Order: sequence, then C-alpha cells, then structure tokens
Amino acid sequence: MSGPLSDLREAVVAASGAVAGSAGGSSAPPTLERPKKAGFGDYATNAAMLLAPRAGVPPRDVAGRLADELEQRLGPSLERVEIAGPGFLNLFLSDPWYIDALAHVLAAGDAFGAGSADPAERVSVEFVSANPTGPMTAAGGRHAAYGDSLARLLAFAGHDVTREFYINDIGGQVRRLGESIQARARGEAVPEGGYEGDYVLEIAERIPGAASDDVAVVAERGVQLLLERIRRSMEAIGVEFDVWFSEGSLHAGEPSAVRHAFEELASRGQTYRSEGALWLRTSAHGDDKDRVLERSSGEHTYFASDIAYHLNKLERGFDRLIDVWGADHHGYVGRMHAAFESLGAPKGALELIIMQFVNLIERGELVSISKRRGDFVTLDELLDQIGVDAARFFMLQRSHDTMVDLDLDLAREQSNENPVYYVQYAHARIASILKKAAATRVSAALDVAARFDGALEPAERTLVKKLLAFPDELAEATERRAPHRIAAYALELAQTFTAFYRDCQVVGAQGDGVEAFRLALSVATKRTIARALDLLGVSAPEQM
RNA sequence: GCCCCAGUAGCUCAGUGGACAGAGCGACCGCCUCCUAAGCGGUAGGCCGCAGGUUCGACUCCUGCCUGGGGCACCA
Repeated sequence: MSGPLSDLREAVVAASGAVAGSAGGSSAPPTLERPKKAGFGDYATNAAMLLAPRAGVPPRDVAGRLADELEQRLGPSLERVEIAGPGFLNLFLSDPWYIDALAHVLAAGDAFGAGSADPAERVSVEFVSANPTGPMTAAGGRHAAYGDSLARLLAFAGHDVTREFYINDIGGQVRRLGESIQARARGEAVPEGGYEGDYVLEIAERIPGAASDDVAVVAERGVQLLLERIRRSMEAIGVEFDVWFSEGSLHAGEPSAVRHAFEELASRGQTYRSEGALWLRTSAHGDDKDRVLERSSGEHTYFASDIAYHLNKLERGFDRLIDVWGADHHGYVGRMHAAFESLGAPKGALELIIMQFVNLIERGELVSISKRRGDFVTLDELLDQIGVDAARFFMLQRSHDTMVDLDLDLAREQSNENPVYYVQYAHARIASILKKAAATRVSAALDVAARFDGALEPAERTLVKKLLAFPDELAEATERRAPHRIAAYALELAQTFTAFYRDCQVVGAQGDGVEAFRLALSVATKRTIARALDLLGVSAPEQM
C-alpha cells in the first residue's frame, strides 16, 4: 500500500538502514507516531533510540545522522527535523506535503482505508446464537452489534465474510420450553426449572392445541415463533445473517453430520469408549480432561453437535472461523480448541472471542438477569427507548472484554448525550456546508485542491493528519477484533473537524484556492466519518 | 483449588514500551448579527488496585498479592 504515511515510514526505515550500515543487524521497526504535544512535530520516530545500542553511540548522536539522512530523502516535504528528549526525531512536514496527502485521501475515494487484508480469507463469523427459548435480551444486542461490526470491518479489509447464527433448537432446554408453554396453555404453574416469562403465555396463546398436543410438537412450534421474533429483533438492530444454522439439522440424514464427525475423529484415533459413553481425547490437546460426545444413554452432548457444526464450517471451505461467545462460555474454550485440533484443522484458524457481560441495573442496583425467570430487558425495549444508532454506539464504545452496565432509565435519560449524536452532527454539519457551496463548486474544488499553494492553518494540518490515521486505525481495529477503536476514532475525527470548523471559514473563505482546499478537506472528512459510522452499523444523516 | 476478564479523574470508559496519562458525562465560569449552540472556549478534578522485577524508558511486559465479575457437567 502506498500513501503519504507509508512513504514517510519507508524514508525513516531507509534512513535507519543507511545509518546502521556496517553496524549491521536489524532491530524492531521504528515507530512513526503522532505526538500528543504540538511542539513535538507532526510525526515522531524512535528510530535513533533503537539504533543507538547497536551502534554503541549515544542516541542523540545517532539522531543527528538520521536527521541528515531524512532531510536528503524527504526533500521539500520536510520543513525541518528536531532532535528531542532522549533521542526522538520530531518531523515537521511542509504544507505541500499536507496538500498532497489530502489529494491522496480524495483519490482513494470510498476505498480509503480498505483492503488491509493480507491474505484475504474466507471468514465465518458466528455470533449472537441466542437460545430460541425467549426473546432477544438487551445483552444479545451487544453481541449483535459487536459481531456485525467485526464482520463489516473484516469485509472492508477485503475478506469474504459470512455471518452465521447457530440455533440451539434441540435438547433439554427446548423440551423445558415446550413443557412451560403447555403448562401455561393449561393454566397451570410452570414446572420447576421452566421458563416463567410472560412471553411464554403469549406464545402459548398463538399455538392452537398447545394444551393438548404432544409436548415435542408444542416445543417445536414455540421455537419457530421465538425464532421469528429473534429475526425481527436482529432486523431491527440492522443485522442480517447469511446463514441461520439449525443444531437439529446436524442430527438429521444418514449418516448425520454428528455421525460423520464421530467417524472423522475415530479415524484419527481421537475417541474411545468408557463407562458406556463415547469420549474425545481433548486432554491430549491441552484441555483439563477428556469430554463426553455420546452419553451412556445414547444421546449426544451439545459438545458433539458443536464439533459437527465446526467440521461442517471447515468443509464449507472457510479459512478462518470466528465465534463470539458470552463470558459464561469461557470454560468451553479449551475443549473447543482441542476438538478443533482433533479434527486435524490448523490451530490458529479458530478464534473464540469471549464477550463480557452486560449487567442490568435498576434503581442503582445490580439485577440478576435470568431468561428462565423472565427477568430481563429485551433488545426491542432498548431499541424502542434509545434507537438503533445510540444502542449500537453505546454497545460498541467499550472493548468486548469489559463489562457493560445497562441502566435502562439512565440510558433513556442520557441517550441525548450519547456521543453518537456528536459524530452524526459533525457529518450533518459538513453536509450543510457543502450544500451551501452548491454541488458544482464542490466538484470543481475537488479538481483543483491538489494544486493549492497557499499556507495552511494549524487546524487544517491537524485535520489532514487525523484523516491520514484512518487506515492504520482501521487495520488495527480489524486485526485486534476491536470495533470500539473505530467508535473512539469517529469521535476524535468529529472533534477535530469541529475545531477546524471553528477556526476556518469554509464557504466564502478569502484567498486564492483557500475555499476549494477547505471544501475538499470537508468532503474527505465527511466520507471518512460516514465510513467509520457505517463500519459500526450507525447511520450518517445529511441533516439533524 | 484452578482458569478467564476487569481495577486509570466524582461517574462511564479509551490508551498492548516512549516525551507533561486522555475523552464523554457530571461540577464551575464564559460564548449565538457569523457555513447547524445536538456546538465552542476556559477552570477544577489522577499513589494508572498494591508490592516487587525486566528496560535507556512501564498505565502498557513478567511474578506475587488484594478487590469485583464470570467459569470449571454424560446442561445448552
């Protein structure tokens, strides 16, 4: 990838190489970062400090030689370079460099920041996968927002992404759901360990014969109805799954997918029988102990289904499987990785991402969430109260491995102060500026901005730098599966634009080419904000 | 007992080896003849849980401990 920043980085690396020369040996690549303090240059590098120990020379001496090299290599792009502190090189770039950098951003168009995937892979992202024994909870919304945003990031990077929802539509919990529905239909108390939420009664009323039919049939109908509801909730939060995968389907057909998986594992010598059950040697792959696949009763465990499911995904040709799981599944990670290896799959191709909990807060108190007791806030309620954009941004602001507290009253109260509106407002404000300038002037500006030869304001340089940071920010957010970094970036970009808006009149700006340059800068910012919001699944309104 | 996550400003959280640790909210003071005040400027507010270690340099890496949350099934 080429661009103003990678050119800079290359120059630093090349200069390092030249100075290192006979000293030989390579160390960690030098950093190129945007210093926090304005006085420390536009970009700073620690190259001299990395080189110093090898050369056996004080860092500041090395820095001096590096500075000379950089001045030669960068020519007029470099205004000046300073040696500071323990041996940092602070680079001050010239206005032509900034003008050229903006032209680069504009030329990249909608693809600005895209395509960091190397290599591009076929990736399956499985997330939410909520049990169809109740409505989507607000906590499920966090999984939805996270998984979907991660999928968007991966796709934008160039991967071929499939979003999957795994439906646990068989097993004890489904039977309990059926029993609970039937009990409600008969006007009886829900059995011990059953589902007590009001939705069970609603479901019961929608199933003709719920009171008398076979409980398995009632359960199946119940799952169907709840699944429809879950689909609608997913649509409401803007998540579209490519595949809804039924656990039950893994047990159908001859041989079933589960049987096929068992055979695959057996042929690899990974299973054995003991105490009447079929076991998998997960302890041979780092798990604490071996695990049961087929119970002594002849029934398959959930684990057996899951192995068959992952084998199925491998056989569909995915290079990488990403599962987003709740924190309560953490104990399951070791055995899943072990099973994956037992199938002969490459170790690193399975990523299990653990999402920390969403705590429900009521009147300042932590409420224990229980789907069984019907004690939860639904995703639909949350969306009704604060809307999709605020909900998604709220959920995506935090890293997936920190807990989130959700106080619905507070969320409603504070939704007006949700930072998402600040970002959207910046976008709408730019739209308003561009509208005022009229389309013809804007498109003309895009043509001539690269030839601007005036002096730039500090706010303009800061904004260009912020835009240039987007590709790296994106690549890091994608690689680290951390969409919350994009939320933070979007907010910072909006702030940076707002500072520019305050300091620099755009429409009607005085000076030759100044208005055109600022219009072009506004266009680039608007696109980048829209892109960042899109990757979060948040809308970018033209007006507010 | 073992495993995972967290502990940073009053609150909610960013910050995976660099210079003086940041944002939002909350508090206080000020700002609309001017491209959107859902905005802007300023002020106050920090033993980065504790103790060691590694490093030229540690909120960041390592070890131990403390606190909170979660997990350790022939449940799903």
